[in-house]
Amino acid sequence: MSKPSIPQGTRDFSADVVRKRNYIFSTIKNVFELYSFEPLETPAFENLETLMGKYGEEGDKLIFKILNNGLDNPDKEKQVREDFEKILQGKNTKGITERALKYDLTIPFARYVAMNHNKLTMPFRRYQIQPVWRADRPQKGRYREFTQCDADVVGSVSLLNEVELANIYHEVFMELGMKNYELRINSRKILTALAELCGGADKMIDITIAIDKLDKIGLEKVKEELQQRGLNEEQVNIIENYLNITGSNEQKLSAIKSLIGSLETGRQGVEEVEFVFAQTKNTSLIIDFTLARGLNYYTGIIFEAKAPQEVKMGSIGGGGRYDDLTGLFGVPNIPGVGISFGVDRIYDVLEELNLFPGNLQVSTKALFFNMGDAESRFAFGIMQQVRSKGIACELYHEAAKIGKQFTYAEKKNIPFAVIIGSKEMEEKSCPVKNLSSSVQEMVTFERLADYLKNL
RNA sequence: GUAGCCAUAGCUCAGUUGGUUAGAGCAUCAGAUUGUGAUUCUGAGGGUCGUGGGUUCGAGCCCCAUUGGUUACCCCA
Repeated sequence: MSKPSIPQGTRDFSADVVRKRNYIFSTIKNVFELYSFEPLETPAFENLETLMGKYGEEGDKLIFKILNNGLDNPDKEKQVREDFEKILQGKNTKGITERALKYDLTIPFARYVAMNHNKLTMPFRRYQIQPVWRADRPQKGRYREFTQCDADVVGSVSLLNEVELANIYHEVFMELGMKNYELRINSRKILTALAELCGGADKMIDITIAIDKLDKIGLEKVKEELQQRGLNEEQVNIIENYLNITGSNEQKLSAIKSLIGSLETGRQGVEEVEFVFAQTKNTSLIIDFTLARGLNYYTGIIFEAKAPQEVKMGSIGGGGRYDDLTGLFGVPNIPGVGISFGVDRIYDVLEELNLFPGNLQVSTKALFFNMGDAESRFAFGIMQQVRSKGIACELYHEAAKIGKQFTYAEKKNIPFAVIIGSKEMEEKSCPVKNLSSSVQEMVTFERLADYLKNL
């Protein structure tokens, strides 16, 4: 038997990590609830066809597929072999795999809305906090199992939704103490207009993939990549002008108007960005026309939340508007907009910047020392009374040396020791010792619960 | 999918041009101290050097393969 292990890109979370993660979850959840979103949970796995083709070509490759059961059934051998041939040719077939782990929360949500749209009160605002899986090669800030926190509004075209979502980002990151986070915003329509301006609407994806890398590889390399992707010199020049738009948000807006304002799509896109920007002066929104985002279902405003620059984590959240996501599931004309928080990356950032509050690790308030058989039986009774008042405590499991019990309490971060031996049983009071200050006080059994509660 | 780096005690790591019985710190356990810990002192346990093969009189060290981890590319939270 080899050493036990867990699959690459997955993690066990020990108590202190779980507590820190829960702190992030509850911060996000509280803000979602405050903005009147309702919870939803969907299955860990979906029918493969629900997910395939929704995330672009690369995305499809990263979907974790689940092997069908019963493939070893001798009666089906011929069919299974034929189906496997299709797999070898890069095709999917229900004969081998028909279910897959979910890749994000947006598409399962769209599927849910498509199935239930006539029961839902529109606009429908839902939030969802669940793990997702990607068959990606793990590296810094990238896991194969990670948790997303999504909030989406469907059934409304109002840009007020975008404004609210931007505020949610701001509120969450402020509460987490991540003051220097960045929220970047753009509109897919502006990118579409740029492609039109270049005379190749079909080149939209090539253009966006290339310009999205601007801050990473620089202007020259972007131009090279554009040429490799088949754009001619004139087209590259147009894009260069576009990428050279810099300055304050206001300056960028006026520059983009003169460049693509003549096109209808461009004008719409600029208006959207301008509206959201005007309504979110309280947040630190950055207009960034190079922001593209990979998921190809976005049609309007797109968001990307980035970690403070000093941590080199990149994207810690993203989202945007999609006009017709449920159309993929046969229910057209339900527009929506949503955002996502990447908890695992946020965790890494908070850890690196030392932003977790210090009081997350205290759960058990007192350790009752075990001073012998009869003594511990008695102490157990006292402890139960204390517990019934809602105070978490623990009785040491055996009559060990007192020093050992102190060490145990210290390691488990238990702040107080309660010592009940034969003397205390007679006197009906016991010492309560503060382990960090070494200060100790005699407290009657009657007052014990209240005393601990007020510490 | 492509490429680089790494793998020695529970953890972090030393380990010389290939040379006898592979070390340290921390952690653990026991004792000094049987009702008051964190400092100190003493002692103990703990290793198939990731795995398999090869070169050599001799391999933790060199070579090949393999597995796992990690970082980067692609893509993404």
